[in-house]
Amino acid sequence: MGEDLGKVKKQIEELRDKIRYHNHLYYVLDNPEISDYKYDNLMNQLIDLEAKHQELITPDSPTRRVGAQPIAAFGTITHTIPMLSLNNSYSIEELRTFDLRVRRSLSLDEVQYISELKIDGLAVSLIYEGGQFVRGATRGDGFVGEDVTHNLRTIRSIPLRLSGEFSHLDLEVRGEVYMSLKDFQRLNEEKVSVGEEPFANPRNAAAGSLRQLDPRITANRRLNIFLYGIAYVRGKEFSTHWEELEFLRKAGFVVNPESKLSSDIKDVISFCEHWGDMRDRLPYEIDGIVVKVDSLVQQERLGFTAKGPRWAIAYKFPPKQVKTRVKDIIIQVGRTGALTPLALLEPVEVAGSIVSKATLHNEDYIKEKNIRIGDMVIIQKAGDIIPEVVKVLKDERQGNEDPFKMPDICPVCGGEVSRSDGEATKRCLNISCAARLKESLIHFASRDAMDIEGLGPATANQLIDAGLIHDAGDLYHLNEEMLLKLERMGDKSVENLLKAIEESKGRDFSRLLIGLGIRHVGKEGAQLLARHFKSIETLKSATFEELKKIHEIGDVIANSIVSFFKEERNLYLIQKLKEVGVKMGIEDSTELSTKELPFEDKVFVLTGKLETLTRGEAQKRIEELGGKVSSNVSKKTDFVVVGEEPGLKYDRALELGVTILKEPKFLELLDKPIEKKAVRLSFSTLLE
DNA sequence: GCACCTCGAGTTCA
DNA sequence: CTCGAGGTGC
Repeated sequence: MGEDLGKVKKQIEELRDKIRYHNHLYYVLDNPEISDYKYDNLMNQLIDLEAKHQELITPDSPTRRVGAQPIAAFGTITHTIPMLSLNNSYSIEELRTFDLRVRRSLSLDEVQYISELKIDGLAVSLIYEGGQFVRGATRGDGFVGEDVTHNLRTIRSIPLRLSGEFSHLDLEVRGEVYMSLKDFQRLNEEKVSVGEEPFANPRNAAAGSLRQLDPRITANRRLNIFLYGIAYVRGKEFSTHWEELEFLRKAGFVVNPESKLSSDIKDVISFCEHWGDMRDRLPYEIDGIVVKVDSLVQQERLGFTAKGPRWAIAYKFPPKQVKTRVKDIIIQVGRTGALTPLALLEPVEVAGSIVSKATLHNEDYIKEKNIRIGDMVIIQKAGDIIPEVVKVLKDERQGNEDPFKMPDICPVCGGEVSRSDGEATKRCLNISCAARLKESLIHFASRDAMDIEGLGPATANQLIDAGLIHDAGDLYHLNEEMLLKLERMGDKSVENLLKAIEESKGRDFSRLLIGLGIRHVGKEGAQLLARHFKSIETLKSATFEELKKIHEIGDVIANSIVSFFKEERNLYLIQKLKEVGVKMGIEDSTELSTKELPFEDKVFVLTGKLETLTRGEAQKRIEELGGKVSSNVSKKTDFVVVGEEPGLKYDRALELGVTILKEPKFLELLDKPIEKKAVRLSFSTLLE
């Protein structure tokens, strides 16, 4: 009996190896001779055997790719190293500027670049522990993504287990999940044949497939992946990006074969131009070229900005352009009173979606492009998302097109409109303008502000039109009876909305500040103010001079804050909010969200005298940012901050190889929110 | 006074 | 995502 089992085990192992080899040929070597039929055949044999001998099923068996049950919802995964996005460039000229900046910063005449095709899919991160694929996540906002492990397992080009010398490794790699044009067409034909809406483009199809709760659906969608980067490989060091790509290939991942190493920007540019012409011949869609500095040492020296690495840039191909007609131009009034002209267009399809509107920004923009109502225009999607009018086809004018004139009064309230010096926008000055109130309310409830779920533009409109509320303060006096009268408001939505409103009372102080809508005070500014003033009372009584003392706050912002608190209407609103129990200050130290805690769980030791801060202040700042200060250097210490005349702790830090921060660098980390993300990055790398 | 970098505000569609 | 404007540092 035992012998039989051994035999079956061997048989199963053989089948698994054959299937893996098949996958390798199909995906890695892209061999067209490989048939799906043979794959299915092998898989079926394996499934049968495993069904009979369930004790022999291992987590890396190819059958496990499809075995998972549907899940109820996606979990989230915090990336150990953030998945930052890249700066974009839309012209060859910008590539040259990029090159100049890189070489100037490095003080080098020559820099090696790697150019890679930019696959139009969605970025994911794959985590392996002990050579096993254990978790995978989408990019999300770069810091926290969705756990899509169950769906990634169905992608046959993702090895469930690394083989040979890699079989024990812990690593995290980054790649782009995409759907080939062939599979995209096949999928859409299928969808249409069963009466469903087809996907607009392969990227949407890939994204939609990866976000399926049921992995069996994903498995049928034939997703694919190219790996292009390494977050870390425990115990391994690389010196160039090219080496990283080589490693990925050897470890069994699929790396795009078209990457190219160049020793000057001219070569990079011709690579971009070449693929700009040839992109249609590829079996998958690309939307540009990613250019990276090859040397990792140089990458580190260049560092990051808030937007992304300074050592890489994405060259985007010119977007698809489409012709349509401007049916009309209307005016929208924003919460700050800004009058924004909006072109209503004859609906057309552009890059996978139907476009019927495009912003015209302001009157100068219209004048400069000479846009008239009735004109035929060329439109495109900037960054593949936001429609914009590129130019007017003047040759096609019939003579009956109307020039557009910005109104001299507010189209909503009829109030006075003005355009102050140097400003591009005209604004309605009436602080009680219905449009402004409405927009302010929407802003108050929005995600970055008080985050009241269920209170979007539509509901806000209903509430105001029904006369139920006049400002944000009234929200907190709504009750069931009032809401049930509204259209499309059932028991459930009323209950949810009231609950959401109630919950918003306890939102962080900074969110309230965003919600109030003080001009020039957004997310960052509000957090800055909340940290400095701690309560609405202290902020209200702050003088222009006090405000200006704060780093990042200049004349304009200080002025705007002071005048906000002089306005009767605003004081009244604050009063009302306070009365109903909305939180008006920082009450405890938990207010800083994880995003602002770049020093979380990091242990600092201070030694020597600092020039700009006292010990106490430095300690306070570190703790505010989530770090701990300890008095002795040990293996657990992450950073030693060194001032003038450092003591023995400095020697001990050198001994233990703890990272040493001199004062200027330390201050930079404390002060510059931008650098914080980069700090997180180096933390994680240091942990390895 | 200029160059550079951030942030705020407005925006579209599925 | 982009534009414009604010703030800072050279």
